[in-house]
Formats: sequence, structure tokens, C-alpha cells
Amino acid sequence: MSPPGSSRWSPTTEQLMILEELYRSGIRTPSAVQIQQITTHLSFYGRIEGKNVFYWFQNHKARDRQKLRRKLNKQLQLQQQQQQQQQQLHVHHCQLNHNNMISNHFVGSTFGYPFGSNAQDFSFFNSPSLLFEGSVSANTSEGEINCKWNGYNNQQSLMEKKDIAFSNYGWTLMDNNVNHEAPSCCTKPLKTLDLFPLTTRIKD
Amino acid sequence: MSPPGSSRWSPTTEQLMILEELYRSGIRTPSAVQIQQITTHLSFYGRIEGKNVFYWFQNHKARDRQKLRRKLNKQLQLQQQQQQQQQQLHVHHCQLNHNNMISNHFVGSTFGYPFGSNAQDFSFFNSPSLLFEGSVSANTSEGEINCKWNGYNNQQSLMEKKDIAFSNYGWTLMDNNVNHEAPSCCTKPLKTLDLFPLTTRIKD
DNA sequence: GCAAATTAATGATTTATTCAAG
DNA sequence: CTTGAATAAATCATTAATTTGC
Repeated sequence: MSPPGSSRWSPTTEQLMILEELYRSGIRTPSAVQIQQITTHLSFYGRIEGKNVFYWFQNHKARDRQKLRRKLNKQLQLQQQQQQQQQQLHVHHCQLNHNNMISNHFVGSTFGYPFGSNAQDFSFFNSPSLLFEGSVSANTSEGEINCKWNGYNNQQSLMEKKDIAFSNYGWTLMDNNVNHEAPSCCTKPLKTLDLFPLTTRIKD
Repeated sequence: MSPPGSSRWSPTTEQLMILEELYRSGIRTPSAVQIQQITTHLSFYGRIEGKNVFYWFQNHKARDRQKLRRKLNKQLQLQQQQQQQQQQLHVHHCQLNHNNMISNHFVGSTFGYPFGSNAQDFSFFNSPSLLFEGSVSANTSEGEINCKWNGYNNQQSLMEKKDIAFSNYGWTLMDNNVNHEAPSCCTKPLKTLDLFPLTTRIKD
């Protein structure tokens, strides 16, 4: 999928399918350990690094939210339009059909993700090394929007929040971790990561 | 500065002074290697981790921008107010003083950081192990706002951008790096990082 | 003076936006 | 046009300043 000298990762079909399944099953912000495991597993299907997994979930979540937002906006707009039309109608035919008026209360009926209906067979993910915490809440389908409104709740709390150490560098530390050649996966026991040697000087 | 059981890092006075000096000297988004070096050096003055350094620069930069933005907004608001007053005056006394009118062109005279005037002696940072790339452009004082308008330019380009691998996890990998006990600093040669052992299972 | 109570700073996390490869 | 990668902005949460009543 990604040519040898390619600068950015592109997931193989299998990798993508698995990632999507994991996402569907409730994983949104995988912990470092989860990322490690997913990476290790997915490296069976092609070159991949931890950061790829991380970014994938980050982006997928964000763009899902965005999609939902757009949809809601469009819906709202449509509704307002209709409302406006109704009002105009109302103004014009006030005397005639004032008992056919439509309530302008917002009808919030279409929340939630359109996921969870087309799950495929990913039972191999029940292999001991890949039982993720998040997966226990499979097929709960509340949207991220709700998350925001309710503060931090639901699935997030299922995952060990405190252990996750977040921030924005250190990928170089991870790079040697994933075996780019031999598909390691479950067969090979996980080992301690190798590290880049720190240079004492900076180049130039 | 930070009590033993404290959950978050608080910099010692010395650490803060050094960080600010580095910032002043032009460093904004230190690379992983730079962060390592800074961390190692600062660990001489107290407990500190790479992520602390990273966050510090992130926050400092952001809040600098924010400060500048606020200042400009206030200025602009003031100017608009004055302008409005002038217009009212103009309306009232149009015939009388139309040759005393003040131009409403924006006078952009107060850009730039208020930095660089009170530099102290941090010459020890010229020790071989701490010659940062960013420091060559000391005392250039263009604001971040300009950065935004011009796209990515100036100092950023001085730093090796490509080598920096960014993202949001992996701190656990760094944790063992900093020697929390013995103040290491320049005396001890940098060594390869230790790593946490990856567990095959997830707890629970 | 000195804690308890408020407020201001700021460390840490998450979310949104942007860049750019394909 | 999609989406991986990177950065910036917004937000949360804890610590330090400070105010306040005693």
C-alpha cells in the first residue's frame, strides 16, 4: 500500500478494517499500551508505527464529529427554512389555516452514530493479547456530541485515564519498536523497546 | 518547589529562568533531541521530565500569542472608539474644521516582543552539549502574529523540522530517562534511554 | 501573623484547524 | 477529495498568590 520510499503511512485494507472495527467497538482514545498492542497486531498486515495508530483514531474521531456536526447543521438549516416558509404561509393565510400550524420546537431525534449495524467477524481480536478495555462496551452508540454536553463520562471512564501519558513528542523513541520486516504479532512475545542513541551534540 | 507527592511539576526558579532564557533566545518548538538535552540539563536543578519541557514551551508560546492578541484587540478597539468620536466631531463641525481631520489609517508601530533587553548571564549554556540550533537567531523579535500571517517562516526554518516526530503519547517511554536522584547534567555522559517493559496483557 | 477562602497562573489534556501527500 | 501528520487553540485541573476575617 505504501511504496518503500513513501513519506506517509497508508493503511492496508485489512489494517483499515480492523481499525474501523475497533473504533466501532467503542475505542476512541486508545491508551499507550493499547496503541502498542494494536500496532503490534496490525504490523502483521504491513508496515505501521504507533503514531499511525494514534493519529488514525484522533482523525477518525474528529472527522466523525465533524460529519455529524455538518449533518445537524444542514438539518437545522433546513428546519429553519421550512419554519420560515411556514411563517410566510402563516402570514399570508393567517385567517384560514391557523390550526394547521407546525410547532417550531426542535425535534432532536437523530443523534448517535450510524455504526454498529454492519459488524463483521473480527473474533480473532479476542485473542489473549488483544482484549482491550474499551471493547467491553461494544455497540454503545452515543455520539461524541453527547460526551461534550455531559462532560467526561461513559466509555472514557472505562479506560484507565491516569495511566495515559499524553503529549507531543517521543515518536522517535517508538520507531524501533515495530518490527518492520517479520510479521511479529502474537507469535513473538513483546519485548522491551530499542531506543535511538542520544547524540551528545546536535548536528551542525 | 514541587512537593514530593505532587501530581504536577512546578519549575524551580532556576529552571524557569533557564527556560525563559531559551525562549527569549528564539526556541519555540524544541525538537525531541533538544527537549532531551534541556531536560537533562534542568534535572540538575530539580525533578523534571521531557514532557514538562515540551508543555512549557507549548504553553508559553501560546500564552504569549494570546497576550499579544489581546493587546492588539484592545488597541484596535480604542482606536475605533477614537475614530468614532472623531467622526461625530466631524459631523458636528464639518464646516469649521475639515482641515484638522485625523487620518484613520492604522498605525502599526508596536509589534514585536518586549523581550531581549534584560538578558542575564547564561553563558554556561554555551557548553558543548547545549548549543541549540535555535539560539543562533537570538533577539530577533518578531511576534507570532506575523508568523501566522506569513505562514511558517523565520526561526522555525532554522530548526530541523523534519526530524521532529510529534504526537500525543509515549511519555511513559521517557519517564525513566531523567535521573531523578543524582543531578546528572553535563558531568554524566548522555546514555541510551531505559524503557518500560511492555506487558502482554492489560490489567483487569 | 495565619489559616480559610478566592482569585490568578500555569501545567496538562483534548479538540479544532491546517498542511500536504496521494 | 480523502486522510495522514502536525500545529494551534481551547479547555480542564491543580498549584501559587492574594485577600479576608479573625
